[in-house]
Amino acid sequence: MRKELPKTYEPQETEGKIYQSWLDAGCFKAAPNPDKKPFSIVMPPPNVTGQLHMGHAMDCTLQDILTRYKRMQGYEALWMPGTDHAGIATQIKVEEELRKNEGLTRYDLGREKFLERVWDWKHKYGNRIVEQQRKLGASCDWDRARFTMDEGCSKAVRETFCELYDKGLIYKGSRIINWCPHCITALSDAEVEYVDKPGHLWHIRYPLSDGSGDLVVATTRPETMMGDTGVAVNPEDERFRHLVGKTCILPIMNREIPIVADEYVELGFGTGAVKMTPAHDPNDFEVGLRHNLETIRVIDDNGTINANGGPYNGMDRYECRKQLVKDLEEQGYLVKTEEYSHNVGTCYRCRNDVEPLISAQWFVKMAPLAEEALRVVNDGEVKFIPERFSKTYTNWMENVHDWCISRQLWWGHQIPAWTCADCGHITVDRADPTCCAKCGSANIQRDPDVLDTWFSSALWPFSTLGWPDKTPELDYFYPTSVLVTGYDIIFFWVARMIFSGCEQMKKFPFEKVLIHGLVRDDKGRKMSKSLGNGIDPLEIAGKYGADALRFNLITGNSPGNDMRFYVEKCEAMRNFANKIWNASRFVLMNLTIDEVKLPEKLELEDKWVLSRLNGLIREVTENLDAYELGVASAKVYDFIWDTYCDWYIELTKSRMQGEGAENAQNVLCYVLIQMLKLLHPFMPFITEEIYQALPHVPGEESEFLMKTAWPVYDGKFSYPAEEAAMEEIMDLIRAIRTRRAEMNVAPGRKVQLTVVTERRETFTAGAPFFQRLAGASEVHVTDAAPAAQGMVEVITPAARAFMPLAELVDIQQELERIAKEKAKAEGHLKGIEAKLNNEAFISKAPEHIVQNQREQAEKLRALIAQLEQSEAAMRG
RNA sequence: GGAGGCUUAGCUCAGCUGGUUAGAGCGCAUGCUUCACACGCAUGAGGCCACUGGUUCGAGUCCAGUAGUCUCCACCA
Repeated sequence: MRKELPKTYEPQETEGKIYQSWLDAGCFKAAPNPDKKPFSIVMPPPNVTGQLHMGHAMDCTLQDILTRYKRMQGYEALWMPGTDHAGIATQIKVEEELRKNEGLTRYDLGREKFLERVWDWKHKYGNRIVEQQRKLGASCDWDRARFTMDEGCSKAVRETFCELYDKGLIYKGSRIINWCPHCITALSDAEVEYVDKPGHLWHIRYPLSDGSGDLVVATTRPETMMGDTGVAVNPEDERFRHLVGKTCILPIMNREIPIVADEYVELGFGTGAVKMTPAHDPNDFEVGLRHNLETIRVIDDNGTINANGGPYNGMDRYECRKQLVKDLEEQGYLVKTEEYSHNVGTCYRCRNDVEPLISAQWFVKMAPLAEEALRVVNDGEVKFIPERFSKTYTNWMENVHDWCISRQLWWGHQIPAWTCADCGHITVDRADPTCCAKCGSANIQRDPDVLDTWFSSALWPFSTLGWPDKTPELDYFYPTSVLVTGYDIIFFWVARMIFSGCEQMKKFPFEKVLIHGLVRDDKGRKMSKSLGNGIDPLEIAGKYGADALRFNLITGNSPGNDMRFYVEKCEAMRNFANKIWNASRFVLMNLTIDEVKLPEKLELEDKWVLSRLNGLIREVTENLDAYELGVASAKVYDFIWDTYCDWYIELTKSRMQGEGAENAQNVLCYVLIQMLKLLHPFMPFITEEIYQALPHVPGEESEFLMKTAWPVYDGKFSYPAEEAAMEEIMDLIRAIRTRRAEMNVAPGRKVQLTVVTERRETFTAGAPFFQRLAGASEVHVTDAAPAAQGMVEVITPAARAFMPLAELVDIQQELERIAKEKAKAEGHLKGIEAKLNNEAFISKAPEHIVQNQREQAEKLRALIAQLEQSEAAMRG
């Protein structure tokens, strides 16, 4: 079982092998288990078109850490994986391929054939990202992997649609929606990104019908004016009051349109008169409803002007804008042109300008759903971490508009609604109908549109567990424990899962929402394809190891904050992995034991390290429970490198030969195993690899580290006195090292050491440490100071140490140094004494703080006393 | 217009419910082939914790304001 470890850790050699062994042993599987408490996470399903990027890697790592941690704590831990069909993204991808390879469009193939192609594509490439997640160590129950368009999810979508429709929460209506003329589909509000773009504000003269003058309107989108069916002014506006009720002539089109008064027009902005285009502007649409204005659509689905556009029929919308402005100018209608920067809505997929237009679409009525979705967050049933994101959520949910769910695509869940050609009734059903539910006519046609991709993602926490069927999984794992995702998809997904869960399951979908930030490049820019500044996580994992990548993405970050990605930091984390590797190598090289058992007789340094470990266990567990993963990992890092490697291993070296060797081995192994456990969620591969090479603790024998029990704080390992004693020894070692370095004593030069102290027992026990770690040859511990002549002296609160280095001693310099140290200590002491003499501090501060200050003062006084003795001795 | 973040060592960032002599990584300086590791060891330099005021026995931490910076939401033609 034990093996020789190479000198440098090679992640490439071990990660794949270890992962496969976990898979083979079924370590990731989870199933309802009445003897255990459930813990569940559903993975945000990545797009099947997706390539793993740093954001995924971080998201994945966070979830894996939580899952592995809980699994080790004895929970039945399910991490549910899956992928998303990603309507627009996937369809566009396949269409592009089709065009490039065969010169065909989807219409050439027809719906059915085209969908076959998409499925082919999905089967071929859709699992790529899953493979990539595995490389990072994701401990998902892959056998349960789901796809948003698989049979079960489709059933859930159909059920939800029908239920909501029956309740009147889904309706079809003609509204102003966001339309992408490039993707040729409707979009939801969340799918529109507003970008500040430079533009113009054109002032156009609309003559009054009675010839008594004209009105000047200002617009940024003149190409919609053929659809104008009115001009609005503010009812309070004195300048126009007399015109309300009259009509004016729409230039170019020579159509007579009414002048109406409406509060919507803001006083003091623009010209005070606004052209009304109800078919192409949401506000105008509302005004139109109030004043019975006609709705004339002039822009077609593909962004060209339609027959209602008169002379511009067939022109592209921006072509038309140019021509129209020219025409207006020539005909004397253009009053002026201003430079004007404004926010333009763009499609979040293709970045083209979105065209607001009136269209018949399906909507989810949000107001009734938002109510419960707000309540569960406001009442704290669903908690955001960090808490501030609940405000982002509630702000959005309070102002949410109805959700446009129909998309003019083919790839997706087709809407289960059939319209009767004879009576116009819409039949919505769980099973495909053959005739109209109202008039019985067989002349019915299915709505060609599909649902927004997020409609199916919204059901993910319960559709993946088997809903709408009543399954044991659903019963056991729902609601899930925590959802992990970036702040950028709170609206798209988190919000919609919450109201969907509340509505369909009558129970929120998760208790906690752990929000993380974006991974940016080293200059703080968003990683993006167009900038070409993306860093491939797999490349990094290949070079430095998945463990190093994971550790980099977690350590020293706080939830919700963006981070910058530095390759150098990966290197540092790789070095850390190597450090553990070599520490383990050291332990293994000296090993003569077959199983690990803590000895009866513990040495001072053993108690010190066990006590420190015990504290670490408590802290790390607390941090993980509070989702402070970055703090937790940093503490494990410090303990392993500093406490264990730099100190404990060095301390044990003096007894690695001879009598105490076996005891030392046992403690070394014991602490190492505990550390590996604590580190395992963060660095699963290397910890597993090392664990399998080590002897184990009897009774806790497990083939896999990932299946061992998470360490628990244990009071019997609390040794405060030994911790303090050991710290005193370490203090003196550090002080001697510093003096030697200052005085340029060659590292190889061993020097006699006399330690003068009241704690003779402690420092006698520490003698071998001074020899090994402080360059001491012989060590004498005494309570009587030797003659100071010819001695270099080192002073700590607990001891004075003398080294015969006569040639390096300059009395004058020594006196100065002592005076300086004394002044510093006195200054510090003065501050503490001021506190301790403050009545208010003594009476109001908690006891342990006061006690702590007293101890510090004591320590400083001791130090000052030592310094004074030394000074006196030196003066003769 | 509304909401929220950030400002701590040369750089990038931690610092939980107020109590440390304010930390880490990288970088920098000096010295070390010490029998686990140079992907290493030891030692060191480097901080009015943006500014102003308040609460408190006590503020990097809480509150208010100021400045700089970033983000999200809404959106006026």
